[in-house]
Amino acid sequence: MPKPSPQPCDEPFCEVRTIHLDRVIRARQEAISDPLLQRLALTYKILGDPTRLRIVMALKSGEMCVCDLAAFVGVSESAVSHQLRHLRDLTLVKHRRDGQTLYYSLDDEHVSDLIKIGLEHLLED
Amino acid sequence: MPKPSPQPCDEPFCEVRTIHLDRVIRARQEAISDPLLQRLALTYKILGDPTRLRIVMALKSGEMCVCDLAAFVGVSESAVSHQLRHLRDLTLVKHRRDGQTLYYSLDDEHVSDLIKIGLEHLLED
DNA sequence: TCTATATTTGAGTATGTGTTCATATAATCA
DNA sequence: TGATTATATGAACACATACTCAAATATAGA
Repeated sequence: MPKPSPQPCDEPFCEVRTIHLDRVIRARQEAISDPLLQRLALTYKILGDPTRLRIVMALKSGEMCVCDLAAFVGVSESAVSHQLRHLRDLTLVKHRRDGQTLYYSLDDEHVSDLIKIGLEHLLED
Repeated sequence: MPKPSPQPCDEPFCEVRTIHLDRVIRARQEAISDPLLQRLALTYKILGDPTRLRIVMALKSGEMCVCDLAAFVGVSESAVSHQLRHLRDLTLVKHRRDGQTLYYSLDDEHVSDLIKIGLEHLLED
């Protein structure tokens, strides 16, 4: 009998021992959908890279173009561009074009809030 | 002349082109310290794994032991234990012992807040 | 159209990471 | 003490990922 695959199980016992079945059931009832959880995890993962987080922190003080971000973060413009694509995919940043230059900025205030709460957590220990 | 290493630079021009030096300087002034940024990124990275995020979501509904979490998440108890160590290292969860059983719970309300804001960001698009 | 500038993209590579499996530790009970 | 239960830990492996480099778009100006 193989171990359960790494997915949230919906069988009552899931073929593993369970001390407090009631707690497992309650957690299961309050759980969000799997696609939503996947997307939420992806959001944190994208913010979890120092280079990308520096980019986001920089954009908190206003819009910037790619070469400005590269100068601020200290990596190549190519590397910044690669990371901006991830941030765009998760709609954490948006951009506007002015001539040849693309100006990036934070997509909405939730992103700033996310940073704020994260910092509060770190500073209150 | 080699490219700058992937660190935030504090030279005025950083050996890369810069269109808006004023913006780079302003972002630099408002930047948090590097160790703090590293730790903040680590916090998001830890929440950025689906297994760990499921564990955190489960603990929002109350404390649980390792085997309960394994049953809920759908992975081995060893895998849960490995991930709990990461969550402990970042003081995102705490635990109390009752006999042979360890009961894990969220460390403080900031963790829940972080999840709440993240979900809001996803649901308002 | 030709050149220059700003940014993006794809391949390649080196490093990081989540799981499994086996083993170790810690606590309880006979 | 010895056996059992609950959890932790270390090594190994398969997979993911962030950077570099080279090449491709896209826009502006001559």
